[in-house]
Amino acid sequence: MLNDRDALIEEFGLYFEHSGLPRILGRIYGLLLITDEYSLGLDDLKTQLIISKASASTGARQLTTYGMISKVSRPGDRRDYYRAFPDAFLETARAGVQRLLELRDLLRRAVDLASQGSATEARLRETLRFYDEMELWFDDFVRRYLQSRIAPQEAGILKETT
Amino acid sequence: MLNDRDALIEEFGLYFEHSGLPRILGRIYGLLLITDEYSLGLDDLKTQLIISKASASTGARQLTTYGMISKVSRPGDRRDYYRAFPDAFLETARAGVQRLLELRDLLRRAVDLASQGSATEARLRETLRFYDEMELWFDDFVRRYLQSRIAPQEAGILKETT
DNA sequence: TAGTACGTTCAGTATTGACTGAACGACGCT
DNA sequence: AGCGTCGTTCAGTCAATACTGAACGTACTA
Repeated sequence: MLNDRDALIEEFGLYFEHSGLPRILGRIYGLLLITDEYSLGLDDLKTQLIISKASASTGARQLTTYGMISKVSRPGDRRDYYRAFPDAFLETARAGVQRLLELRDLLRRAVDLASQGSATEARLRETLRFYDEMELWFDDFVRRYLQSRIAPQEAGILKETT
Repeated sequence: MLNDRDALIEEFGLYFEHSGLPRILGRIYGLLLITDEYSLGLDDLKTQLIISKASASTGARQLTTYGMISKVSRPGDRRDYYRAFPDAFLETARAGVQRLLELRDLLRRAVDLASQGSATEARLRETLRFYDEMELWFDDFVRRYLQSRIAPQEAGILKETT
């Protein structure tokens, strides 16, 4: 049987897989997230996750390009270390919204194709409005969240005055 | 070369694929979205998208469970028809947020595993707060959006008074 | 200049899963 | 009851890709 730690790492893997990403990326991300170490090297990933060094290398690089982890270095050590990016969740949410907005571009083209004045056109336009509003609200949310993190004690005030 | 309509449908397929879903689901959804017909039957999907009837059947059902399209019926006709669900975009966004909240559950377990008072624990707790705030924000957004759609003329007033 | 310790790349494999064709079951009509 | 028209199911195939092992390039050290 797996201990709680390893079981949780596996579930991160499954979660990623369910999101259409390689399972191994979820395991790497999960490990980096829950480790007490400040950062881990490729060999740490290799041994703790029982994966090949090649997978550790490519996986870490991939997660880095996704903005979910970041490469860090240590003085007097030429090895690469990786660390769960503190704002990874924010980046993840941002990426999710961004993908929805790509869908909006497709909808724009759909509107152009729709017959003028048709019910379809009206429906698509309403959908476009939804995305536009969502974009505004999300930007607003991120802005407020970052403010509340920088100055938590003023968060309540900001919420009421803006 | 493909005409604009078919090209757009293919791009819906690619978009879905990029989101980790079967390409064929994107094509079905795209077609239902841009068609001028009120709804389309399985045979319409089959012939217009050049796919098997089995794929049309399973694909339509899958999209239905995702809440992106809905099955409709016509009087005097025992065939099934499908229609792009008007609130599909809302459902899509909701599903996306929901998946992020599943991730929050994993984070909760990670917090339990983290050493008390460690930097890791503090970081994870901050991440949890982000998700909590996002949940509130999204609920609020959906509520306001639905209000503005029901009574568009009052939207501006509502935004200022609430 | 060897030798060592890295990370990366790439061909090969093994697995997953999307999609199909064919058989099946359900339903309504005559 | 018999027949035609539906939608669904399921085994099988095919393509995509995650993952690995081994070879490679690079940089530091003695």
